[in-house]
Amino acid sequence: MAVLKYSRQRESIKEYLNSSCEHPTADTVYMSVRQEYPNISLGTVYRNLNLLADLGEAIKINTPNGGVHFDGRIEPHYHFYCNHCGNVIDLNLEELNCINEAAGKNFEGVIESHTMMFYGTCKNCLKKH
Amino acid sequence: MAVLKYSRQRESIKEYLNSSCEHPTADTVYMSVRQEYPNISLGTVYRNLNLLADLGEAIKINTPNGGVHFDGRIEPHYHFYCNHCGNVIDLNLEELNCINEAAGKNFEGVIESHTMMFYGTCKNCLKKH
DNA sequence: CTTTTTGCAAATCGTTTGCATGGAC
DNA sequence: GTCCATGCAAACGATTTGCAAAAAG
Repeated sequence: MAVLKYSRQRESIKEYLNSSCEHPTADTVYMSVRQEYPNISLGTVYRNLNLLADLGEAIKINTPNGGVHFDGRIEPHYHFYCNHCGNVIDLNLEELNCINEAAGKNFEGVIESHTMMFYGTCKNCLKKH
Repeated sequence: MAVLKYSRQRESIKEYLNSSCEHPTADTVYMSVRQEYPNISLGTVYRNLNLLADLGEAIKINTPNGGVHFDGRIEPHYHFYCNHCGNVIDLNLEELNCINEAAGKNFEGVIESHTMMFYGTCKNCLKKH
């Protein structure tokens, strides 16, 4: 890969990702960063989000409806997906590495990591019933 | 939802999904069912796979590269995704429902289920190194 | 005869890419 | 001056949809 050069757009994307506790989609990031850089293009947002994910400075989260969310919090943690509103919420469960070992017992391959996604109804959607 | 009518195409898709131990993509299903019904269209395959998933007779699996795989095995189980070849493999780990409870402890919402995806190198890809 | 399903093709949606221009170094 | 990043618009691939014809009930 080529040598990385500074760009204000990338910096702004990074900053938004780190400051926000949401798990924005590319489009949400676009909307937000556009307030600071009105000319930024969606392509640039995608390029940078993917770059950050490749560098390990962000995480891609696939949701069951096919949408992709991004997370600036890179230390391993789990997510909750609300079946009603589609939001992604952090779950404060310490990583259960023992799960990798348990899963690998009868498995002829190498397990390096795992992700877990929980489903249900979030706090807000509970109220609306 | 309207009343369901029989269709040979849907039956064939179901049968393929249940007999195969792969986790095919819509396109793989299409390729296979086309041998029996050469005129079947990809749209019909998608319609039926989604219908089966809605009825709970199949499961949709999202992989990190954005691809969607289908699984005819509906009893809860976990999956392994090979980072090298992209195949999805079943993991014979009994479902850890205690995980749902553990995760729900400090969480103000309702957790109904969870999925887990393991990542690493599969048996076949291990050989090729 | 009515309702569902199909095949086909066009439409859609999120994402990626090619290219000329602008900015970093 | 060189190389990387951007904005824009076009291209892309997977999936969905509208519609008229075929099949099921």
